[in-house]
Amino acid sequence: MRREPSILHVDLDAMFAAVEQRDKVSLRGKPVIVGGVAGRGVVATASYEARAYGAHSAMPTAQARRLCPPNTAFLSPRFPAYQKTSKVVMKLLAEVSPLVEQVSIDEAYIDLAVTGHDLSLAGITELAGRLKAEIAVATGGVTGSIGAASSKLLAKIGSDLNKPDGLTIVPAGAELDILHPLPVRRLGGVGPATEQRLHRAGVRTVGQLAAVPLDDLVDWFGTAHGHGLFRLARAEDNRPVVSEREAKSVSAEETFDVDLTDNPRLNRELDLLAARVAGRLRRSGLTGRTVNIKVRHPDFTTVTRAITRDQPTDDGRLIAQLARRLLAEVDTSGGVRLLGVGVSTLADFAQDDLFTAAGEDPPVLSFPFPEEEETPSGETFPARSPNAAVPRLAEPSPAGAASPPGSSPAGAASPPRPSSAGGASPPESSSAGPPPVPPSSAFPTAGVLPAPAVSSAVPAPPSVQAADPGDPGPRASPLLEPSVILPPVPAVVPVGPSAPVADSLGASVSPAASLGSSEQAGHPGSAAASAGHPGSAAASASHPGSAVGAGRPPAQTAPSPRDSAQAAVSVGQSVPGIVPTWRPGQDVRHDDYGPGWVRGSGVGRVTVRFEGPHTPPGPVRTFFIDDPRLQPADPPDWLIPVTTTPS
DNA sequence: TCTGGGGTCCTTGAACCA
DNA sequence: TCTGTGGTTCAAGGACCC
Repeated sequence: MRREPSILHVDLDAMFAAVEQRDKVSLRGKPVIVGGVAGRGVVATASYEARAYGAHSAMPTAQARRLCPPNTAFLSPRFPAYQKTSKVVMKLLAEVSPLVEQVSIDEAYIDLAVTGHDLSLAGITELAGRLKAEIAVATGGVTGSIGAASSKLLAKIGSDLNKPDGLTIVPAGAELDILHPLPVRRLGGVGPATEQRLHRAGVRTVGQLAAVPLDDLVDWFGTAHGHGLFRLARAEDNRPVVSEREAKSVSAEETFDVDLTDNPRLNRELDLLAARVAGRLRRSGLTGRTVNIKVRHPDFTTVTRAITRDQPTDDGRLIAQLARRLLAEVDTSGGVRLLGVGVSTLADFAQDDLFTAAGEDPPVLSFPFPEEEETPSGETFPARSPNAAVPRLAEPSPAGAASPPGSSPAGAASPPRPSSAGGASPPESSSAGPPPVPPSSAFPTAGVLPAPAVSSAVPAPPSVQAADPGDPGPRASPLLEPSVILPPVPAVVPVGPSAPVADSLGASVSPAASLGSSEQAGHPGSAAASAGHPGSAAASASHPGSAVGAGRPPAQTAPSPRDSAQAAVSVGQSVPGIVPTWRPGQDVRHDDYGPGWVRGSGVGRVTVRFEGPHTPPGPVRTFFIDDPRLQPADPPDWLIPVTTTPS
């Protein structure tokens, strides 16, 4: 235990929501929810205005929608903007001390003991107060709360005591006075399960916990956790501030809006996840020996499987191959809600895989493996060839277009997999002989299909763009995917220039005069924003006919070609000539109106508010989603104020 | 229509080896 | 050669954090 409160814990207040309110001036003072806006999304951050209605982190978004008023903004996260803000803050912290431990994007410990700062109460108060002010200025108004104490435990508790924009200094010697009245849940490492167990024993406060014998705690929680709780309850925390931590694993996972049951689709998802993991491994210069998969069933039970190789790898194909093998061991007949792929037992180098190279471990992937690509958000997704998805929509052969296995309606059985002797086991589990190459119609994956017959410049005519009614389509990926899931849109949508468009605030917006031309093909910028982002097609898929609008082609029975294509885009496929979905909150730029952000989209339109961090609340305009003048943009720069003419 | 995504750490049991 | 023991590694699941 230190003799001075020389550890600072800095925690930015509701950071995601605060950045949104900074960059979107019209949202200041209003409830803002950032997180997954899709059906199965959860709240990542709720602004303090939203918290007043009971919304909080980790709450299902659907529940938050029920709690919050209609003017609440539900926005998808903009990680680049948060990272930019975080960097600014971390740079400030690094000027305070060379020993800074960044815990997350919005949180860090600072060790003042290695600096020459005055560690008296007055000195730390002055330092922390100045730091708070600098953070607020440098971030354009995002505030941080600071706790200072003799340990990480108390510093973190301190920063939490007076949120938002608070400063709490726990003088050395006063730790137990602060700690013991608090509920046990405030201790790091006490989650719902531990809290419940303690409550059953009548232990509700940290003070009561401190009275529990060590033997009992070990009995209840095991050696490590029991000893940990015993020490923390006595404010014994000697964990050092460490500036660098090595990653132990890299993983990617995906929760689907609709539980998946068909094996080809599951394997395809596995390949995409493996490619994402491999891309991140390579960018980090890491390799790993253990490949893990995670499968969550509809009843939320989760199973994991892992396999450890002798040699580390960062090869997406190999990771996918092993992941497929592991998945074959899991019973997925009841459906899969979530699928994950991870690599652990990391090393910072890779050796050639001699076995694979020698053909002793034949690759099971029977189609070209997707390459990774970088997205504007910095996330890596498997790249699709611009044409890759087209055959799925415009299969030249009527038979092929009619019913790929993934499209079998209502859980109809997939066609038998070639060379799958047992029927139930996919061929991936076989290790004998060359890998089977299924006919294209059996694997509606990008790479396995024949070269598309549709030009990338000219969208296929509607008659050839086969619908894919059985495609589970929409997927929830609330934190990463640019899906647009709007507040409920009426099934029957008024059309015409004045048709209302649901926006991220849950309000209706009257489209302005600047509706784009339906003849325009999609622009590359917006297509890039959606490529690889398996957003949700709920807006279109759930509302057949919703693409009908002013200046649009005649009404079509569901699913329209555009719906089908949009569904393809929404599951991460880049379709030439088809415009992607727009995420609520997304930064955009319009050729005529300048920078703005997406308030919402649906029924073939996107509504944008044109404003920035330094403008007054701006006008709202609605465009067709494929308006070529509208493009995704970088986060606005909050540091450069717009010069205004003095009145 | 409750329950995301990316992590870390711990515990337990089985397998393997000396 | 067989058996017991202890250490290590791996696999699986759970809890927790932001």
